[in-house]
Amino acid sequence: MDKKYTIKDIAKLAGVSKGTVDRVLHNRGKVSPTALDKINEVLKVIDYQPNLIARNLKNNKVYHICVLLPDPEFDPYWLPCINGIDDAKKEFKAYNVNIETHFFNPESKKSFVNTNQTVIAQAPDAVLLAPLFHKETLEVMKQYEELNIIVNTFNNQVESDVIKSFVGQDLHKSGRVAASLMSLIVSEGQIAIIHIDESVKNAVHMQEKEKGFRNYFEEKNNPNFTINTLKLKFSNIEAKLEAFLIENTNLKGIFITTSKAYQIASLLPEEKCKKIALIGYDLIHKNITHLNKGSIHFLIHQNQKRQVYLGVATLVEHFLYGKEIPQTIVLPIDIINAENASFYIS
Amino acid sequence: MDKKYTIKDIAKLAGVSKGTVDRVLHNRGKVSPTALDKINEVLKVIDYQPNLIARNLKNNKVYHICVLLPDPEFDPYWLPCINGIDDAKKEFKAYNVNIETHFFNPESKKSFVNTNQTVIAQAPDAVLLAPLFHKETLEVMKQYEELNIIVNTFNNQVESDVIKSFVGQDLHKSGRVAASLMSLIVSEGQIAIIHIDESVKNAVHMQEKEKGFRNYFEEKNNPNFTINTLKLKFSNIEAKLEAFLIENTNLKGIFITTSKAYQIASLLPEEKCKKIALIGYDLIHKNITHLNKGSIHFLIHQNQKRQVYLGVATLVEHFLYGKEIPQTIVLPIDIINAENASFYIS
DNA sequence: TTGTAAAGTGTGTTCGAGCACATTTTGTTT
DNA sequence: AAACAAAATGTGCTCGAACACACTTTACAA
Repeated sequence: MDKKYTIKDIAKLAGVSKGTVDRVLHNRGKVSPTALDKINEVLKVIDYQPNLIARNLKNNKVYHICVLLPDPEFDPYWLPCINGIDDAKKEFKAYNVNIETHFFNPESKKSFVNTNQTVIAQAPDAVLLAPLFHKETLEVMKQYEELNIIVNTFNNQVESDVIKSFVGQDLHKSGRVAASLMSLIVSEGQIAIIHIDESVKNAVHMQEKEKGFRNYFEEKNNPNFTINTLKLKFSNIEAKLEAFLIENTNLKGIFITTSKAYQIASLLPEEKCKKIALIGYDLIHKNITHLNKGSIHFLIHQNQKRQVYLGVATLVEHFLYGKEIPQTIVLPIDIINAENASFYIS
Repeated sequence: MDKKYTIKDIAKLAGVSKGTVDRVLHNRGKVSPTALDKINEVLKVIDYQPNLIARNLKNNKVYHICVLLPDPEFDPYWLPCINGIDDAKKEFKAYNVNIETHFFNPESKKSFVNTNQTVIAQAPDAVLLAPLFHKETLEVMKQYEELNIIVNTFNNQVESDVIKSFVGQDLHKSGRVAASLMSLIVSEGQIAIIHIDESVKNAVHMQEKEKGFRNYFEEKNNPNFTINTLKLKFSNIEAKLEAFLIENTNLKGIFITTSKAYQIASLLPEEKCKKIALIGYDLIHKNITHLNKGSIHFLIHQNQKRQVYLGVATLVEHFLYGKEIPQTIVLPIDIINAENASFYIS
């Protein structure tokens, strides 16, 4: 009933040889109309699924995939990606796939370009890339295109015909999700959006989140709220935050657009900590600690690990099974609090 | 560098034939200590990964897997499961796997047993089962064991040595998650836990959720709250709910332990709807509508689709690649509100 | 009608693991 | 030293798809 048909079966049913069936299936070589009809007749009746196992056995090329991402030493945000890559490596290690990780310095465009050059020199079959720098990304794309190297991206979107796929989140929506949670905890007063980041590379990210956040409150059109934006850099966090708190005594909530919510949480004076709602990003250890203490209310999970895993898995499945590469994979915006956090940490 | 070694390579390196290598790898037949040493020496140096593709080509048995679950006609809760099965079918259709779905009536123990009998008569290689009825499940387990049919379960846990795996959620924790969200929206007053279900089959489910919910508030030990439990059945929902609302004017929040939150939402009078926080389960269409209208605040996603998908995928990968079947897979408790719901609906 | 190129078709090998079976080596007994 | 069983080892086939190559048939010009 659910028997798997082979090329041999088709050949027998059509009264031809497997070679002819093969030519029909792959539109190669010459086949007489008579044979073509007979084979098509058979193919119409049965549901032929080529045995991928056998196909792959033959095509035993080793596929070479490079993953390019910022060195987690510079920013722990990228740490979960390593796990995602490891997961993919583990899952596919028995197949002819070779996955290689390359780090670049997220503060340096030059490092980004150089790492890409190293990878290009290796001439892999595909690349999964965190395209942090827009202009530089477009430049290296030209080279990837010339060498017919498939390029997938994750984390942030860059428009280019060369890029086959993007895996990531809708940042605008993620700002809205943060806002919806904030409006649940805080009913009136002042809300601050804080951008903390050492470099400018995340500027677009942070802006999109801010836009989404503000958009939500604009829609609500509640006059009881005022929203301010504060930009902090490593060197001035403490002083600037203190000044801000003194100036804004009616502060009820803070939305931190990066994974640095823990820094704010640990700088807030004890008595304010309980009163001010904090919402941030990413399940890094320090954030989880504050989440459990109650000094951070919600975290939004950006699931970098899964982003990279899916980016790699998509490529492997494309090579191994000829699956199509989806143009975009949008990951859900997971809402995390102290109660469900444990399920997402890995 | 990352070259894939084959048995032939090992044989050559050890100076023996592939037959001998094969015997060492599988501890079968007789091998001289000399040969064993030589081969082990080689195996120590290289990282041999048998080519799963080739292995499977030989073992081209068609594996037969049956999925048993309640008919979604009786309860739309089970509808997403169909998608999960379809996903698995799609993913594995090119392999020698035959996945068959069998429905039973969730209100009838007899139907449950009968469906199991039908499946047993087919003698599949494995079964994925929603073990709604405890006693009956244990009974059919005996038969599955005798026939060496692998049994995986999902949705609810039943303790049995025969059952190899369970995929589901931690219901106690899920109650706690609901409570944590409730305590965020409601700061004092009365909270109701409502169980709505036509049958008793979900009793354990609902109880676990209630326990978790109460447990959270007990820990908080906040005297401003009172929590009541209300059990409703299809026939008496409207009248009983109305009476309850009249009796309890200070009602601030309702936790519905089943997917029927929409029923409560649509029965609440307009003026109360805005004031009373509703938290329920499952992303079924009617719940989503209320979520978007604002009459339901949060839904907890039980991800039935993924439960079934993982249950099936685990089995297929076990048969095809010899992967171990994990004893339990606990899915995360996804918090859903109007802003992030769209990402989870499929 | 034969020659010959083109068109059409079939055969046989490959991939790596697994396993049956054939063959060789070893060890023991007479 | 021969005989022979037991132990050890090697050979060769299988799985299904892919493809090279050899072979057969057709078509048409000489």
